[in-house]
Amino acid sequence: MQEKAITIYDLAKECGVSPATVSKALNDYKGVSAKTRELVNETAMRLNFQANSMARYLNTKRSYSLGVLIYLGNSMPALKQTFFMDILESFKTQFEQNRYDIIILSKQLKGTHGSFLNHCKKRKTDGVLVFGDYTNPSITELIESDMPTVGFDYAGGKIPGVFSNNYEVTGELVRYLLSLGHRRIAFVHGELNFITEERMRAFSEAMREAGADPEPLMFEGKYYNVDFAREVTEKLLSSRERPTAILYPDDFTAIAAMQTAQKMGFSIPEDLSVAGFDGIDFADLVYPSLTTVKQNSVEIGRALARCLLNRINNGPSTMSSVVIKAKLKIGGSTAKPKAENK
Amino acid sequence: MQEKAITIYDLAKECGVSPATVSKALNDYKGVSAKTRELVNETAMRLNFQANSMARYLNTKRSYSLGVLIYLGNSMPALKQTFFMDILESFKTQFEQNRYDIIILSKQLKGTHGSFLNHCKKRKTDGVLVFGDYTNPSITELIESDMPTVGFDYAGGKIPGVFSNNYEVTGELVRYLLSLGHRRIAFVHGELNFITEERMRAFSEAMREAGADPEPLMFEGKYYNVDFAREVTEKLLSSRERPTAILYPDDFTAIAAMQTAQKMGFSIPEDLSVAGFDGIDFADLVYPSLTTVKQNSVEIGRALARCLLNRINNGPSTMSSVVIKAKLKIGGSTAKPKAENK
DNA sequence: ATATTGACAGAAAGCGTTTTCAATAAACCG
DNA sequence: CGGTTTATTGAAAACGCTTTCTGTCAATAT
Repeated sequence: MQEKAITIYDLAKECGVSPATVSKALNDYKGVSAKTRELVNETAMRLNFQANSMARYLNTKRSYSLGVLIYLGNSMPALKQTFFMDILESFKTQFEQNRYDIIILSKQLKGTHGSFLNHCKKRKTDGVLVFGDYTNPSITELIESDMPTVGFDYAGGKIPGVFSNNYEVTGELVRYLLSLGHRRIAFVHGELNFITEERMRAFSEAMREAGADPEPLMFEGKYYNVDFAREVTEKLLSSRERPTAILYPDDFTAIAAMQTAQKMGFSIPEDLSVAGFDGIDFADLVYPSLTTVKQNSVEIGRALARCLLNRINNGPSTMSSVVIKAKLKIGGSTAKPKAENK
Repeated sequence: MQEKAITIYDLAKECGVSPATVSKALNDYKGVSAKTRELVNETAMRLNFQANSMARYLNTKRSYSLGVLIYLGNSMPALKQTFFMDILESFKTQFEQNRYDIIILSKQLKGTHGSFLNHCKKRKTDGVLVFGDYTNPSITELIESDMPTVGFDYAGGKIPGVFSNNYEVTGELVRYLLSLGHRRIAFVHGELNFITEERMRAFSEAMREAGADPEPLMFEGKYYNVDFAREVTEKLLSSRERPTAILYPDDFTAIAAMQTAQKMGFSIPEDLSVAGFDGIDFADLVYPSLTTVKQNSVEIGRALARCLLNRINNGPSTMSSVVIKAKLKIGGSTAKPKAENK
């Protein structure tokens, strides 16, 4: 069906040397004369030779492929996570030079469909990048295995993790809102984990410092869960002592919440200030543009790539976390609260 | 570094049979007794054996991996194309059962970084799914090769293509706007290709049928190019005879254009109706929600998967196009034009 | 009882590389 | 010039699987 690919043997015959020599020439090994090296490379170019990466793996034990694993539960389509995709884009770019390729590992986890770790083993990935729910058993298994792995927003210490300085920048966001005059600020946060807790702590402390009581204004939400965000928003805005500003766990939910509020007749930012986290492209496209904590997806992707490459090449010794600075990005969705609301 | 993986030889020893028998047992071949088959499978399970897909490829010439290629020019990050990701998600799900995996092939095409086809050859993909610019030489090369390939929005006849019934549904959209009372409807369309032309034709005909002159109201835009969309929008809204409704080539640009209009002081849909194409999730999250042509990404992904699988298994004989029905989805961004604008 | 079939098992070759090791030729040294 | 090092090459094994082909043995037919 497929044209027969040309092999190292074809090259050898064409050049009048042995396959061994061809291999050495192509891989820039020592022990092959400049003349033959050039001949081989030139012939390889001429015949458009593409080394069989599978056969190569068998010897080298390096597949030059990486798995990426996005898992937020079976109901959350992996590839729709635009923020993760932004990071992945940067991650991928880093690895392009090193001839690594990326395999999408994410899948529905129903039945005994095989664990993520087994999937990696089968595909012989050199390493894995994980986004998602670190409490999931299949992800835990992976993290605890000897498969080189890095995680975004992971801080469990078993693998290198990269995350933003959530504590600082969340504080910055809250203080900014306070400085505008907001006092009743609600925080709809995501599922509890290290990142969420950092943000909650920052929120609490900033509010307390300003003399406001944060406790009644924290609400458990779910990352990227639009329905949930809408529900909470409706409830909050219907309550008698409604907040003048609401933070959401991510831009996705924040944008949905804006719509909900607007549908209810509130205008943004006059009647309600809204802010999100992440800083996806869409935050800039909606009206009013969303105030958000812009995480530096490019740097995060780079850091993840660096950590993983290091882990692959140098073994598990260097197991650090990297913190990337996020930036408060003020859009049109936040403003001084109206006098009557104060 | 990595724990040594267990092989078919380990299984053979453990079971007291030959490697050949193990292979046969695991692959459900004839010629192995029920007893040994069971023993082997049970032992494989117990030792958590994962067959080396690389070694397997060497014999079978089936890598069970597919490439996905998203290329819209070097300035457009591949993984940010949310609509494509929606389709890819569905495509991927289809192939999950068949133990196929997906490799991200998209990359920057600078210098002699190797063509897409060579990349496929190196990775031994069984097939490729293409999104993007079919005029690109590297994509053309791929399409004309013997690599099994399918394309979304491709209609060149060299590979199977899947696309929506753009002509019909665009007509529907335009007629809907006409029925609301709009007469000055502008169409900012994407780069010229089969799909764009279908839409333009539908627009022209619907407008002409209604007695409107479509010619001066067609504007060349670029798919997914937000800056461009903003620029055109500003120009259109500043003109004396400004349109009461504008269509954009996709939801991304439509949403950005809404913001631009709103920033200029127009309210939507009162002063301007806006519509997009694709039907991404975000179209539903903005305010007002976007009227759009919702392409059925799930069905599109399925059709692409079916075509590709067919092409892989049965060779290039069956080279058809599949048309998937899109649906007009009316949101809050379109309404009757204000009387003064009529 | 013998001949014939069929089911099962294993030996061995092959897939396309890399890598080790031995062999050869060339260069160097005293 | 003999002996020793050095550069270059290729033969062959190895990687982990599949697949063909041969052999064995029991079951069936004659």
